[in-house]
Amino acid sequence: MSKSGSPVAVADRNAAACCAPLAQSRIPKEAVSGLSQAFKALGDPIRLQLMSMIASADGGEICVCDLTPAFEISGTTISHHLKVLKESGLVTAERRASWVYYRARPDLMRQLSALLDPDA
Amino acid sequence: MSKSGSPVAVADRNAAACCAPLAQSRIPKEAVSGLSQAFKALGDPIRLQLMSMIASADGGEICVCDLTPAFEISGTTISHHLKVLKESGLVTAERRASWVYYRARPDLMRQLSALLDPDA
DNA sequence: AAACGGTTTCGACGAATGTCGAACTCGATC
DNA sequence: GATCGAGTTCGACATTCGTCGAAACCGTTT
Repeated sequence: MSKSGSPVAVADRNAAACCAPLAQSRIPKEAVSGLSQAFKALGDPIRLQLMSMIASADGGEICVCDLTPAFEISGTTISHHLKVLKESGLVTAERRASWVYYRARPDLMRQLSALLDPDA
Repeated sequence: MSKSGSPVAVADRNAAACCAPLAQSRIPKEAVSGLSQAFKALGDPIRLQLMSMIASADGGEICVCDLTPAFEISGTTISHHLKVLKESGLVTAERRASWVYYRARPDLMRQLSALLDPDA
């Protein structure tokens, strides 16, 4: 675990602070990969709705058991989409008893928001 | 052109005003498709860099001839990516003389930014 | 400890995506 | 009006992605 590579998870790298608004200056080359990964995660209709449900959930978290029945696709596919969101750094997951709860990561959301703000 | 369907282009639909911040309430079902399309457009490293160059360009616009040499991929692929950005509503294109100039659409950028703002 | 319910992982499949070269379009210039 | 240069469209191809069912995992309950 002392290798020169990245011991931190992709999600953590993505959550790192970064970047002036798009309208002001070009994105640093090193930040492109992580940021585009986050946008890609939001670039699917199901995942965008999942993110919406998670971010607006009462108490800041929501159970997978409340997410799954809101869609007409299989539970395995929901699980797959949640994994994509998690790996992009947009959400975290915590298991409590039999259930898994997801939370939004406001830090990365704030970054993406600031990046796109044309009035900044 | 009087059919009940949508006479307006996809890009125009996407540019329509919409949606409270994610952290406040769920995205209306009708808005999901257009919004996820915009995020998907930003979800590719090349396109995110293109968007960055366009949005931060001096005078608010930039020529394709200035975009292409910044990448190591073919001109046809750049053209394809610009088309995706245009169809998502994030940019507009205008031909003047031999050259084509791209501009960012601040209205849609502002929408996406507001949607992701966790502090709104 | 056996059985159960919620969730994730695995393996597979068709559809969508990123890339390229060749051919085409549109203005400008000779 | 023939040619040239900038940019787009067209086919084609390999890769990635979204989806599913089956199997595995992990707490809980009996």
